[in-house]
Amino acid sequence: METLDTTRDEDFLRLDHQICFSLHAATRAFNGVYRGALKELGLTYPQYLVLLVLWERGELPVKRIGEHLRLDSGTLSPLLKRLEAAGYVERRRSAEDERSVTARVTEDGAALREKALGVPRRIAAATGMSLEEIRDLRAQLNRLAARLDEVDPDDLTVCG
Amino acid sequence: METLDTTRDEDFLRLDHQICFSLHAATRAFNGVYRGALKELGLTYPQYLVLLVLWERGELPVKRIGEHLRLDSGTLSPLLKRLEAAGYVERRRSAEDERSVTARVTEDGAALREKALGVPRRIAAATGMSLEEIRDLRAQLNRLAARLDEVDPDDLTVCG
DNA sequence: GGCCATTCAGTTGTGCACAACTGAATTGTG
DNA sequence: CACAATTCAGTTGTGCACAACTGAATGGCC
Repeated sequence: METLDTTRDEDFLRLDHQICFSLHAATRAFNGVYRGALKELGLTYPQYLVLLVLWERGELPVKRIGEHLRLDSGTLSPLLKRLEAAGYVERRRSAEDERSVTARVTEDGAALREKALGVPRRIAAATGMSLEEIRDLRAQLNRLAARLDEVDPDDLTVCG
Repeated sequence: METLDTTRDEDFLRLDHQICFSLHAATRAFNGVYRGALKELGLTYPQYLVLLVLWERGELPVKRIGEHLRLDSGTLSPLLKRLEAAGYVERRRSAEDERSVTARVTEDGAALREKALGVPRRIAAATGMSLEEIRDLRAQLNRLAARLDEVDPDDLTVCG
């Protein structure tokens, strides 16, 4: 039987054996589909994700948004600035903790939610998958991401 | 029963219902793990993918590399230049078709393959998945990406 | 042969991801 | 209280992804 231990290094190197590549390709394919669906809203896909969080949770510090989306301030700061420039988001320094900046949607941002309501259904339809299949795949991916996030970097170097 | 048709738009908008986000997060988690594993080789993950293709297929036009990796010249041209600057790849204009530029690994690039042999196994181990699970997930993702790549952009707009 | 559409690689501009860093605010500890 | 460590948003620099474009080479068609 073919197992992790009996498979040769050579076989592992084949492109079509790389799950990371399938993941990468599927993500980019999704990105393309979202690009089309979000075009009329004037949003990029990461901007849409940030709005999903703010629509769902209300006003949040940048830090919390980053925890929900697994993104840091280096990505979120300019992204939020662009959302602010577009008039969908307001930012202000927290009164309780002056280090913290919170973001919340403006009226325009809230109105955008109505226009976004139809997006996920069209995306889901585009996948050609049932809700159950989607849920299963999502659960698999979440488990995978959780495990990968826990990996000790030292386990990856040649010398161990 | 909950189906695509009976689920409300509101429910679709929940972040934790978005498969694209799980995909996005898993991809970025993978990227982080690869970053650690490829650090000692001085490669980024996309550069590693390009080398996988060249190791496996030999000399290829930019166009063909892009077909294997679903990338266009806008991404590949600068990436190949960096690989060339690092001494791992040579580029030259094709004699048969002067529009085409082919890339192939140098001796250093071929030598790098030996150092890369252990990478996929360590990555696979980091996923905590069996080869069978990996194969299944990969197949699911490939089907998903193929369907998404076929989507007609007009099916995604509000007016249909 | 002459002309036009197509096919290439490459460039430019925008945006995301992330490491490394800065500087201000806060917290913990003696 | 004082001061060191931590936490936070933001900046900078590098690299990838991709749309839109340029310009050269090619191929089809009359």
